[in-house]
Amino acid sequence: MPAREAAGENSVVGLKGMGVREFFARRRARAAIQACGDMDVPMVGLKGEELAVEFRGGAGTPVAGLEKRGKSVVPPTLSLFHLEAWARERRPDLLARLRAAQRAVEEAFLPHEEEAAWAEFEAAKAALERAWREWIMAGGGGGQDALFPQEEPRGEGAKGAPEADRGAVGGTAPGPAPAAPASPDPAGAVAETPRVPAPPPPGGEGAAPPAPNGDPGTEAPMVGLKGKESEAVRDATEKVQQSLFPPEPGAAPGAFRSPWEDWLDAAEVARVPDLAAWRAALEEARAAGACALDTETTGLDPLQNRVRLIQLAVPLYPEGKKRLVADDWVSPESGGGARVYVLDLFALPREGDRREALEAVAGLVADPGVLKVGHNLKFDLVFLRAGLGGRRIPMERLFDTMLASQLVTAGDFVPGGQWEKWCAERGLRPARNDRGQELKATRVDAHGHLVEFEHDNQKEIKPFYPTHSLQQVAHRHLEVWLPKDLQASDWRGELSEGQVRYAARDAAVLLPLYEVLARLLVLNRLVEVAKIEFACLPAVVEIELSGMPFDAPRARELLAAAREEAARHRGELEALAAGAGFVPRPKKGKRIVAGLNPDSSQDVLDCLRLLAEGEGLLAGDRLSVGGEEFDLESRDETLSRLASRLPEGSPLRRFAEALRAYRAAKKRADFLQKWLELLHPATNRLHPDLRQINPQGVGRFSASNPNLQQCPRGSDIRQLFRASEGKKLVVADYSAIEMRIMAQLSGDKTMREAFLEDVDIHRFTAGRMAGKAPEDVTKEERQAAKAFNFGLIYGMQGITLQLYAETSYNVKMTLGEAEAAREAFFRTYPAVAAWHAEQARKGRERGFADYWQHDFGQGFHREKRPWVRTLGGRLRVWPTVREEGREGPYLRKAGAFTELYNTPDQGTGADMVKCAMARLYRELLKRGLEDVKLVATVHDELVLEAPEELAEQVAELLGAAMELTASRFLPDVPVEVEAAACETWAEK
DNA sequence: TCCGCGAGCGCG
DNA sequence: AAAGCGCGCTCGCGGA
Repeated sequence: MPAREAAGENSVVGLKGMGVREFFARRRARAAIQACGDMDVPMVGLKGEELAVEFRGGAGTPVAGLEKRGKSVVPPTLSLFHLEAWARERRPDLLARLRAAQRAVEEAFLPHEEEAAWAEFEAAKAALERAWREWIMAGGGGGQDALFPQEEPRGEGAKGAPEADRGAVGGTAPGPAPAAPASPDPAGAVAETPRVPAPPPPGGEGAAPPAPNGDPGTEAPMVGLKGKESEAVRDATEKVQQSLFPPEPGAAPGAFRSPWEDWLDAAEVARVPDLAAWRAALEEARAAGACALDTETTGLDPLQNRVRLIQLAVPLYPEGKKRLVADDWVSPESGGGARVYVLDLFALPREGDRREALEAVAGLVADPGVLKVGHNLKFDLVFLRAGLGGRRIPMERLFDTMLASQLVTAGDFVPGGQWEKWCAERGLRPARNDRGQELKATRVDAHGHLVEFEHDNQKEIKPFYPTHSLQQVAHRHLEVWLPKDLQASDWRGELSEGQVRYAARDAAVLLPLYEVLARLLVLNRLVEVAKIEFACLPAVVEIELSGMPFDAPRARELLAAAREEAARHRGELEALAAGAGFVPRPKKGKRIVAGLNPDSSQDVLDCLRLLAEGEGLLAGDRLSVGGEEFDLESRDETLSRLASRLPEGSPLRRFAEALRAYRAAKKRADFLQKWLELLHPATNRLHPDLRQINPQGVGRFSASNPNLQQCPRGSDIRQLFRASEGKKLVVADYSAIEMRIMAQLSGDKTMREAFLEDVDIHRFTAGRMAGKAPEDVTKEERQAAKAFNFGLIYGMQGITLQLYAETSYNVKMTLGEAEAAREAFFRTYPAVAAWHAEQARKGRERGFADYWQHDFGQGFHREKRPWVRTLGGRLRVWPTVREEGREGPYLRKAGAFTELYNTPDQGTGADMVKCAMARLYRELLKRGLEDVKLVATVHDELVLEAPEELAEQVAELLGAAMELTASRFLPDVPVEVEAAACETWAEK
């Protein structure tokens, strides 16, 4: 029986005044918590100097591995060490199994994909834990031996609870042992055939609410201990601590210092004097099987700056081990370390040597026999490739700790509404900038270190996402602090000792980080998708380095025209406003301006109101035109509908139309201006930054500076992207890919057959819904169906559908018609409805699954979370929110339910494109097509630039790469790729 | 002057 | 019960 269902008040553990041993306290608490595999993971938090652990279930609840002490409970450790000690005499069989598994894991660890070894290790450990618990239950050893094996000093403090209390420990119900790496849906991994779980009948959705998570009466806020109770607990626990972890001599009391700081300080740093020594270092890395790479460059632009320093960290494993992180997964394994070779390219005597040194690095990067760990490897690889004259180089066995970190956080965030509380519980105080202003998304922890978040203020839920700079990731998992001031320092001139030290630390820290993140990938079943991400790095490097060809002179002409047009419409708007007697409201702290500013929504709304009033259309704070009501807002779709319902000469209509035209021209001008600003002086091309994984964890790329993914369609603007002299753009995209993916995800027979028969899916849908043959479908019906296809598969409702059909496809319908059409859609594709129901289940408590996290305080720990996966195995989880339901409070996912429908589909599309990019890169490399370059990726589209004479051949190659990749993800649905060789991007 | 917020809009 | 999703960029506005 889950402990939380037991009645009683909560048990609270406080370990106060741990000072320098704080992390040990956390570690012990975590070990105890993990021992309670049958409980819901309790909350552990740090409040100032106090460690507070709250267990749902109450003081009367027997909890394995916990001793009762007075009113509170002290968690003794149940570490692997203790388990092993216990098993030595009592269960040598299980111990042998564990040891064997451990060996297998250690040997298999470097090729990070060895999941099987991990599974066996977890299973062996679970078996041991189970046996231990049974033994405890049977009253074995009175509990004491199990907790403090012979090897440990058994001071008085370690004696633990009086005899009478020990029953609480022994009385634990065994419960199911913690399963071997439990994690969401193992079927999601690519290695296995993607399987969609059999969906429940559509009617099942929303039927019975999930069982409430525990008795609401037992819910208590996280508390630290105060007063007498805390004194008693502290004394007792101090003693336990002393006996288990005697203080190191010279440790400053009260000051916290992560053991990894010492580990980093102890890393050997070797300056590399010459090319021969560098080659020897690379050989050492090869022999180790894994290494970490980092570079410092003279600037941030690979096309204008150069690599200055290369740091190569080689692991020094402890005798007989293949790991640097200890079995508790937070502290360093004793006897382990790192050697960091620092090569200063500028110090090499000859220019030829620099080149040779880079070539040697390229050799390492190409070597599939050694794993290369880096943080944001894109940066280093772009410089490496540029440093080698832009030559395409093979890149194998990469492990990017930034991408790994982004993958394992998988869309997790803190909802804006819980932000302050969440921070307070963790002792995160607001940070201020140098002007004393409070920063919203940066906080300061107890040690004065900055914890940075990414805040998205555009979303309804105002999420705060974790960030993934090396500094943040190292702080999160190892609690080391890597100062940033040297990162931005000048790496061009004479280097200080501090700079070299800093550079070396950055590389060394990657080695333990890799181990922790690799395990997180394994536990969360993210290894396959991580392989996709790492494999597509070289293609990303290629895109950033190649850039898009851009016709700047023509762009300047268009910009002038767009500005002129915007000015014209602006004049018209100002005249209309003045004619209606519009006077702008004064803005605080701003100079008073006479006329209307069409960029100010305040001005625009005021003016709309005034004009409507003049025409007698104002009804309260809304507009009423021909019996139809409009919110007073100025979105384009509103203006469009408004204009279409007003008479030709109406000033309001003229204003709406002029505003729409002004905004369109302004937007074009903005794009053109931005692009011209960002045109690269060295290449005369546009080189956007690609972000491979975004905070929501869907998996699509995003681009910035500039974002060419939002380049306008259907105008002359795309024509500006014209292949350079003698070349062509080869453009290929997947057609209707999200519908095809939905057919695979849902397994809908009708939808699948439609694709098998290669019909026009929009026409087909329209025919099915109207009960007609596809050839009888009218143009309007097909247009409407197009709107349905893209909206309904993601959960769009009738009301939105009605609006969307009109504004996007110019199809007018009543709400009733829209709703009827929606129902007809799901009757046509019933499996899609069923799949929706299945996805929705995952947003409710009964559909939650284990999600593993890691930080220095708690080590590995898991929570039940709402989740979905793509067909590539990519995971997205959500935070939970407690919501009042009709039958009591229960947990559900934060944010919109429709995300559950969209993510597997959109994310699978991303998996496919990334795979195709990786595959294409290898193919181009293999064929030696050096003049063919990947230049853009836009969600379902890839763009290459190729010499004219090769264009047709390349189009075929590209199409094949994309199709082959897609068939791996969508075994049951055919995929169509349209590939063409064009002069400009506009021709597609 | 900087920061945060909100509206609005380009793409898939 | 209610519900398209995912991005980046620009501008105005108010507060410190």
